[in-house]
Amino acid sequence: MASKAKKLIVVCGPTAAGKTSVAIALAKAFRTEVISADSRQVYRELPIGTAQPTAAELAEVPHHFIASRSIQEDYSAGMYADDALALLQRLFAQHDVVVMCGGTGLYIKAVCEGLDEVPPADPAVRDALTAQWKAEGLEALLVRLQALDPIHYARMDRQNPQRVIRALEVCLISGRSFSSFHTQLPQTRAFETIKLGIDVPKRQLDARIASRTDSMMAAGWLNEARAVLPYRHVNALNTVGYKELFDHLDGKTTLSEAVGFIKLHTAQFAKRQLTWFRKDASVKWMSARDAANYR
RNA sequence: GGUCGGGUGGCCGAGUGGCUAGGCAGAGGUCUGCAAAACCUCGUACAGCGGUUCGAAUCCGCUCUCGACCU
Repeated sequence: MASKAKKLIVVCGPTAAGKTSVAIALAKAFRTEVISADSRQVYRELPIGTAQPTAAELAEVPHHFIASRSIQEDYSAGMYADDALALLQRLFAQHDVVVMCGGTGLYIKAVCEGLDEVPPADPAVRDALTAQWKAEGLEALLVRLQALDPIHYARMDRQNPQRVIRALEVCLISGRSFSSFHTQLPQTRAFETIKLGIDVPKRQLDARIASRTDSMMAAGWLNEARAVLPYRHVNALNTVGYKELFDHLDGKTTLSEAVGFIKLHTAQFAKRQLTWFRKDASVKWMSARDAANYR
């Protein structure tokens, strides 16, 4: 494939690896902008807890999809892909290079490789299915799914409620099987993608996570969590850190216990991110030391 | 010195003779609209040494060790 004139440089890797500063340095070098691919930094109510770029960092280079939504809105990979692709089209009209920065693997995949044209979630249908799941158990949903989409039923992870519900949801709102939407055809993009992963040794990453967590607490994270407590059941707050802080506000844990759990759960999250990015053969890895040279 | 009660996998913790609790941590992994989410796989440990028994983490003895109390 001939290389394309427009390039999207994706800076990815686990949380706390130092993606933000690398992305900013790259954007400055190419006199371009940064678009975030982070499913939680999009929420404006969560600047501290999601480690959004600071005001100073945001002032260095234009950023997109940072604090652009409210936790009260539903947001998803599909919506993000639509938003990002539309924005990219505009940005590439003015720049040859655009920098994407984020740790949400699915969001990056949705933009770079694309998702099939599957109907988006319908809250009413999803709520009904969720209710049935809770009332009758997963088995009841599996029976329905097996009837509506035996192909997907046979190959999917049948123990994962979220996946079962989504598959069934698509069948119900489209009148077609979920698997019939899966074309397997790669989507074409008008730009070339270059993925850079930042690799930090586990021990070092855990240490960075711990100290960053302490900084976030010092910056007023607990107050941020308290302010958002009334919305604790929205998906945006099913997020590492807030759950632990809510437990503390409920009196279930001491503050230091909560902070300890946050560090632990953040490290576990980082590991899952690594699992995702490691299997992506198109990622070119750079060490934290190399990354530091970008600053 | 004596009496009593404990010693179970990295941690917590069930289990009083046979049918490998469980949880947490850790490791690996899955992934087409909830993805900082959701889910999957992986651990035969019972302080030590003897003994009883077809069979012991479970019973007996001794040793070590922790704790409480007594002198």
